Amino acid sequence: MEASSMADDGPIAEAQVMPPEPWRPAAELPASMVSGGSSSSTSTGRGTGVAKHIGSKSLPAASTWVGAANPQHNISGNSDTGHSSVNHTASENAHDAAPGTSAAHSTAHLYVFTAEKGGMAGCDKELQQQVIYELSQGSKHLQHAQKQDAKLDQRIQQMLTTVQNATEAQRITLNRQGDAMAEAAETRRDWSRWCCVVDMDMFFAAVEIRDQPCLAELPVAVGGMGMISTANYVARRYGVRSAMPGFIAQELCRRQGVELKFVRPDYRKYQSEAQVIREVIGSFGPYESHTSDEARVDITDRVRDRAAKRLNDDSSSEEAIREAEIEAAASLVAEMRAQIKEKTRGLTASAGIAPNFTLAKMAADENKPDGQMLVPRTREALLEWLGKKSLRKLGGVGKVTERMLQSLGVETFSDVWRRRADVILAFTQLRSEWLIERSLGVAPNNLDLHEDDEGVVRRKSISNERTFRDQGDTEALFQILKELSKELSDDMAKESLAGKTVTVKLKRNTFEVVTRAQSTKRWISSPEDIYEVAKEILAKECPCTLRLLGVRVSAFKNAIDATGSAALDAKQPKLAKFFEVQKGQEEGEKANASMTTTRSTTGTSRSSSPPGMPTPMVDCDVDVDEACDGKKHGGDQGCDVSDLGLREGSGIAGSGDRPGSGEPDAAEEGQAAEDARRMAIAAKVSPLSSFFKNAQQPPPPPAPQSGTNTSTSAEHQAQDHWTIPCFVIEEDDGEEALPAQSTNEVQQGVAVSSAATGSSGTSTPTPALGRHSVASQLMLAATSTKQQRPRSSTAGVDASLRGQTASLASSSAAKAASPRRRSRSPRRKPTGGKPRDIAEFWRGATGMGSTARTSSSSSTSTSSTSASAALEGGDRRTLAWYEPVVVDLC
DNA sequence: GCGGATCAC
DNA sequence: TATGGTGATCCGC
Ligand SMILES: Nc1ccn([C@H]2C[C@H](O)[C@@H](COP(=O)(O)OP(=O)(O)OP(=O)(O)O)O2)c(=O)n1
Ligand SMILES: [Mg+2]
Repeated sequence: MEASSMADDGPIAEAQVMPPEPWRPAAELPASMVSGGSSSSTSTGRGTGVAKHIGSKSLPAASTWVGAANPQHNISGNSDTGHSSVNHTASENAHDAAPGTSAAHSTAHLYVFTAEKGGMAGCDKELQQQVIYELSQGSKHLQHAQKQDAKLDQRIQQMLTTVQNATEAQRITLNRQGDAMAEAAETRRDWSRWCCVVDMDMFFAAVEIRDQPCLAELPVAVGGMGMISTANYVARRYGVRSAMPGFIAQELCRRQGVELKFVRPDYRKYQSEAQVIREVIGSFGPYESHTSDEARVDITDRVRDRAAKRLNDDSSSEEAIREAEIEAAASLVAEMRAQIKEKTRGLTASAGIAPNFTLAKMAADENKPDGQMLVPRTREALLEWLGKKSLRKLGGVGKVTERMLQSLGVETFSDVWRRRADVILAFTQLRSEWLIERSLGVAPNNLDLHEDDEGVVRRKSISNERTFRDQGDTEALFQILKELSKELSDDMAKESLAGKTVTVKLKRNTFEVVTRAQSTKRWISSPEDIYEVAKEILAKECPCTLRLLGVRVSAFKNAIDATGSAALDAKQPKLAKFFEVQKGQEEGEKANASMTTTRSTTGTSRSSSPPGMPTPMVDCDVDVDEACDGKKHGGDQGCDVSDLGLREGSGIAGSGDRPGSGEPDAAEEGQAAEDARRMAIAAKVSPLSSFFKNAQQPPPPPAPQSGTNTSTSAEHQAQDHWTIPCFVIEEDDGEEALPAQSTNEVQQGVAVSSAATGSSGTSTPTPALGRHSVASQLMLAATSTKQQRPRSSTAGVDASLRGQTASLASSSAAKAASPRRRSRSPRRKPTGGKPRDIAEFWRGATGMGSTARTSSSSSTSTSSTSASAALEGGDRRTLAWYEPVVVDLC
């Protein structure tokens, strides 16, 4: 709570540092940042920025009234909803949820479904809280949720402490760093593409209702008493949400005088509908579909064609062209949705059109039931629209991240830049950069279309887990484990998978989740081999009473390289064999890819998802039947690394300089020199480079991370320059620690990461919050500057909390490439069991579109490192210092 | 490489 | 009575 107060009027004199000013009217910004066209140099288009919603069911009209003057280019299918736009008191959550109902209020926030992206507008929150409270009272689940929540609170408190300890001088530097990040993001802004995200409305429920029309007007939930997958809009009015336990939803409805109808899910049905939908979408351009109810399509070509025909004039002004393209895009998408509805016999879809997929996804949710929206095509209008939105709407920002940001006083997109210093202090560098970039509306605009590489494994893991009634009998548990292993092996066989790592997941009756992994030297795939390893793992945990068991296999043979290159084994069997032998001699494994790795790629983009988040994998083609769908969207990404540049120079004086444009030359050169120097230092310092398996990936260093604790001596008065030390972490005994990471840990000072790696395709994850944020690094650096060089800093706390989830996807490219393979493997089998169906369902979707388009951006390289400094954690390592970098503050 | 955490659908 | 399943990334060891 106090954090916010402190954040409120930041101690920092924002006036002093005012570089980019991302949220300032376009007119005051360099043209390069404003204009749209990729090639154009342009003017600040004025009326073109209007958001275009196409609303309404009247399809024909849509393309018609897309008049330039008419801001209504968007379609809104839902008539009643007062909609967000009107009153932005959006931040209605947290705050207004006054503790009206005493105790009840203290439990609702523990659940995901109460903090959904969609929000609970229009619902009786009090009642919902009351019901949740009453029905959860005394349950093991609630106890666990509260425990987790306490941990989160502690984590946030610690974060706030760190933020509060920052000095003004440090904040000035941090703001500058944030400005640099924003500048880098502007560099990647690209208006050349027309990205579209199509998302079916209440998908599962829509399919069920279509097949059972009598349910249309009733509150319907797909799922069971235990868990609900989704609900129709009628039920949502009563507060029913995805991931909500069925019995709670039922009670919720009952108390409001209605009866909730439950429908069991039929995954195969949804799967086949998804195929129909993909076919329609595929006719509008290359696409990628990670989940059965959502797809990303690049309609650029179609948009340009249509716009050109309408203009029918070679010399149209840029503004006229843009306007024509806007109309073309809106009408095309309206047609696409109409076709989907027709082919699926009534299922409606919502869509978003934007210069990148992240924004398109948000736009798709904007006019949700049966509507669409086109986000403004000028920077100014775009930011005006985006700035007011809650960050929770950004894919990758979930319940936890939202809370952390909230505690910093950051709730909307525009808040990010305003409080960039706090953001950088609280999150890791990767995450901070991601956040800042997204807050400006910049994100990847390319699809990850892949050829249907035969024999190359794209997925990183495959698993099978099941929840059951509390079971404390060891024999029974082993029996379950055996079944899971067998089923998993069968699933693996379908894709010819073999892996080296087996992970057992277990959830105790207290809901506490634990995972234990063990790697083998050989690739394994048989039920016996998997079970043998799993059994050994579970044995160490017994006796115990569990409610869930799961088995996962990863570190696959023929896994695709992080950079996208196919695995050696698959492409060059003989050579692979040779290495296999060599390898065998030295050590067990060195598995491949699995780790992290940043995938650099081309361009601009980075991932659309936040670091740490899911990235879809594009997988395969439809035909093979396999393909999984995963979840999240993705983008691509590459995490990239940061560049370290200390580019402070220009900015400081601040004056009129602004962002983006800056003089590239000088800056760039200096940067290059800087990088080179750092590289040299890094090389010298970290001899060992392979501790972790992927230690030595040539290109970009992996992600940065840990650090030392910041003992920070809070004080430190302003000064005219900063001396930022470069260091390498060492173990207590003087030995170099974690070689692989050492490289990354070589510190730099104010780093701005630059570019990035973008990758081609899929999405990327979001970094989690960091405990070891850039801030800490900076603080550490600052502290040491004072000469004290903490020889060893201990740190503090512990706990870490982070994680993520994701999924797979499918795209369109392959289809064209490899026509027929479909027949070769029969689409899924008839099985009908229950739980297993889900696995089949998720693994099965996918589709790709047509030709692959390589994204156009150029990629930057990046080198960098970032630093470290742990805020917490009992890190007992110490630092070795190298020549410091001096930054003039002016 | 391991384990916990977060997110998405 | 009763709170899912699959997959991925990040971070810090
Ligand atoms: N926690 C979740 C979330 C979703 N789903 C399933 C059911 C949904 O129908 C489908 C698509 O998810 P969406 O988030 O797109 O939700 P809906 O399509 O149901 O509704 P909306 O109209 O908001 O898109 O995925 C699920 O099983 N479990
Ligand atoms: Mg949907």
